[in-house]
Amino acid sequence: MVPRSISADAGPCRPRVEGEREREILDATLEVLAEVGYDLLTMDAVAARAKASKATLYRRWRGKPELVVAAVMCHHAGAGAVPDTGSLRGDLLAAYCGTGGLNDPRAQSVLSAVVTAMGRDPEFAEVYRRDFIGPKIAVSRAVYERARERGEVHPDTDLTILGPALAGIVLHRAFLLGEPVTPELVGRVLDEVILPAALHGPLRSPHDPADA
Amino acid sequence: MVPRSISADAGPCRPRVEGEREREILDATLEVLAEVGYDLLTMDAVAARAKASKATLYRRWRGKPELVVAAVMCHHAGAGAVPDTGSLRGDLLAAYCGTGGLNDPRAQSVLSAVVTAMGRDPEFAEVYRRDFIGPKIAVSRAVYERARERGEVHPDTDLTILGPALAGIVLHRAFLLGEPVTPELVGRVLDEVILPAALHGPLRSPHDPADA
Amino acid sequence: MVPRSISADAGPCRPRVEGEREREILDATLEVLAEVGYDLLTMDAVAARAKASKATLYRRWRGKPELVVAAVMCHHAGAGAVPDTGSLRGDLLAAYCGTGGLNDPRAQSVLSAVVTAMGRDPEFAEVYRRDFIGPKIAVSRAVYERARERGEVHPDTDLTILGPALAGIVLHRAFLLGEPVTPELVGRVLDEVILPAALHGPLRSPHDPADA
Amino acid sequence: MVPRSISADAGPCRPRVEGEREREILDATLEVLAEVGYDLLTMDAVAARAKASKATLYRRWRGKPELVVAAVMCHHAGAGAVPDTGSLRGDLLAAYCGTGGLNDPRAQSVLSAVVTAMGRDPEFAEVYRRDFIGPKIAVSRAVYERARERGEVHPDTDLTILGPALAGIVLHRAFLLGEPVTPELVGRVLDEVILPAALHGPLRSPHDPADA
DNA sequence: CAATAAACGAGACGGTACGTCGAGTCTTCCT
DNA sequence: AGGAAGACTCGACGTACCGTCTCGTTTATTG
Repeated sequence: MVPRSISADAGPCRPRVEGEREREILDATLEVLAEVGYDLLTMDAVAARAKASKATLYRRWRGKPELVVAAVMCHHAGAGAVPDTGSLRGDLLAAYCGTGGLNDPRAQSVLSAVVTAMGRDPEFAEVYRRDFIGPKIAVSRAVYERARERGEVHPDTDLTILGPALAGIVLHRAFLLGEPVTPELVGRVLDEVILPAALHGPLRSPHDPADA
Repeated sequence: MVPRSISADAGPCRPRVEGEREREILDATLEVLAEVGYDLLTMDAVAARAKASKATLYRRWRGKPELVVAAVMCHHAGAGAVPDTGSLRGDLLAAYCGTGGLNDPRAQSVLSAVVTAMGRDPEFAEVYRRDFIGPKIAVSRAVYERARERGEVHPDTDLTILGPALAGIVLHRAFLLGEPVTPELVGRVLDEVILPAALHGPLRSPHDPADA
Repeated sequence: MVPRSISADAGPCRPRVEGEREREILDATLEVLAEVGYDLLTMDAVAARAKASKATLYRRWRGKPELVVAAVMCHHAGAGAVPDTGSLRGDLLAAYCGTGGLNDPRAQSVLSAVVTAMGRDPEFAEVYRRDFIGPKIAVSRAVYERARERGEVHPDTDLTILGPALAGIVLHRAFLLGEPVTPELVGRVLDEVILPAALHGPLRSPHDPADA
Repeated sequence: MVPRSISADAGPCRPRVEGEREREILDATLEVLAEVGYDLLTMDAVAARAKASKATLYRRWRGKPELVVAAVMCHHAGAGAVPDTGSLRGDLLAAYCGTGGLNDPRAQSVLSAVVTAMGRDPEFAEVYRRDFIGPKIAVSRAVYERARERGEVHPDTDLTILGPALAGIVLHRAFLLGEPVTPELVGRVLDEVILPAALHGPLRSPHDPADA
């Protein structure tokens, strides 16, 4: 008898497909996360949902924050494609309102998890910044660089500052001001802040004491 | 005449000055918060530090997030003064790097508390937005309005968008990118994003379907 | 001197008849006791029922056990009348099945209170034995003495042993064996144990150095 | 190779021997009980003493009374041996003054626990009567039956009444009258009450309409 | 192809914080 | 002046969750 695998028998036992099982657990994590939110998510609940044992969870992940973030990162994997709509405005709108955008109802839970976990565990923070935020930043950077080549971004603009600005403004409005993230909102932020700043470039001699 | 005991010493037992005890508890909360951070702060520890009973804590606050945020709000009360340094750049730098700024080591803990609690409890979120964020926004708004009168902000600029932008960018860098909030960083954000956007105003006909 | 007293005006406010208020509180105690039992009786509940403050309760009684027992003793006051039905059997039946008998539904709660309190507080135990059990024993003793004069009790019988025996047997059946205390049961105990022992007297000098 | 366990090391961690750990907890319970008494015994103290968590205690027992009584029952298990000294007097003396007798200093605490718990929880009362009191009664019954065969107990005697009588009398003296349970006292109760009643049998047809 | 070692599901466990509740003390307010 | 009202400290309660552990089974690897 086949131990199991693809075949749709849904057999009672199917251990060790190495990455397959892991994916199932992460999916279960996302389900629970979506249902009750980060704070009320328990390892027991995830274990039960995934028909896994808690030992298995702790064997693979350090704890709840790591599990949750791994689930989210897994879910957002492949979201790193650069849109390229032909304009900076279109690219950024696409990047912030597409799949895995901030209007996902789970995003609130997930960002809470991330902020909390990062504050608690610097090592985790480093990993998360490297593996999740880093790629996002890189995508954003590529979009801006491309726009600069088209002349939409001023040559003097410091992209290490402007690049993450849109994310910061939008996340702030979403989480602290409580506004839903709609394409309209993102568009207004682009028109009012990001695009003017990109187009006109920084103020002359910024933060430099020696200027005229 | 003193209503209580002998000497007016405010001795070992001083119940019910109504707001006095509450302030002591909130101070104790801040002490514990500063020592161990939000996640490791326990209600028992606060009660012990304040020489209060847990019942008293729960009589006044709904739980740990509310207590912590109340403590922080109490501590930051009166931070609503408008700086007025004569320029928008100076005002904003003063507002974001002065007392209660983001470089406070407790800020990370507190923001975790706030984001978590807001995600969990919409009622709390509303109260927090009204009583804590609202005044901050108002102060910021006043600074921008004043700058607009001086000609530093374009007449067409939508301050509901630009106003909270600086906070968003800075908080994002602090909490997600892990950068310390220094006056230099705030200055660069001002020069690269906020001030250019304010000076030049929004792109023509933003978010308006009817344009050329 | 009494500040006031007797007059039956039942005026709106009549504090301090000294023993009057106390009686009201004890009545309230009995009401609560009957409703929820000893363990679930709280001082707050008694205070609320009696429209008294907890401070008043603690001013007069040491704590919950004392209050409850005082209430019971107050309620049973005057139950010390000797029945005198003409026979030992009738006297004892009357004594154990009359008012304040063991078939009172509150008796279980009260005895729990008493046993618990006596085990915890030797001082209370002494007071209770002196003021409540003592009189009961005295009444019982009088009944047996009277019966001895009628020839129903053997001259050699030690009433310090036989006197409390009936109470012990009946209470044991009620509380540990869980049987209801009916006149039939008491009658059977009398016929099977108490009366034969009383009639025939003790075994001849067992292990007793001095015997006839 | 053995993964662990079996080897007689009795190592630091030995969960799940099913009844072994339970016994340890019950022993710890008895220790605490003996030290501070029933009322001052706390679940936390037992947990600490047994190096168990409170959750474990509550997983196995419903609450404090059940735990305490289980501990006592466990401790007295096997005390059901019938003495057989050759005489009813000797048997009963042995039964009431031997191991687990009433002169155990813990007995007071334990009986308080039992009476309280029985009054509070009828289900517990039933279990306790069945599993603890029942066997005691059975032993007592056997002693009396054996004595009846030797002619020490009158054929008409109702052992359902006489059987539990000694326990009732002795417990009453111990708990309500506050006397220590000494062999002398038990002997006097036997000579004054139990043995005469057993020897002479019940009064002829008491309160029974149909008799000669 | 059996034997072995690893990984698994299940879930009990020790530990800790939670939020509630009652006891007993205290002060203030009211009459 | 003295009692009602009720807030307060203290501490036990019973629950929930975390992260670790052991148990017995199942799976993949090896001799």
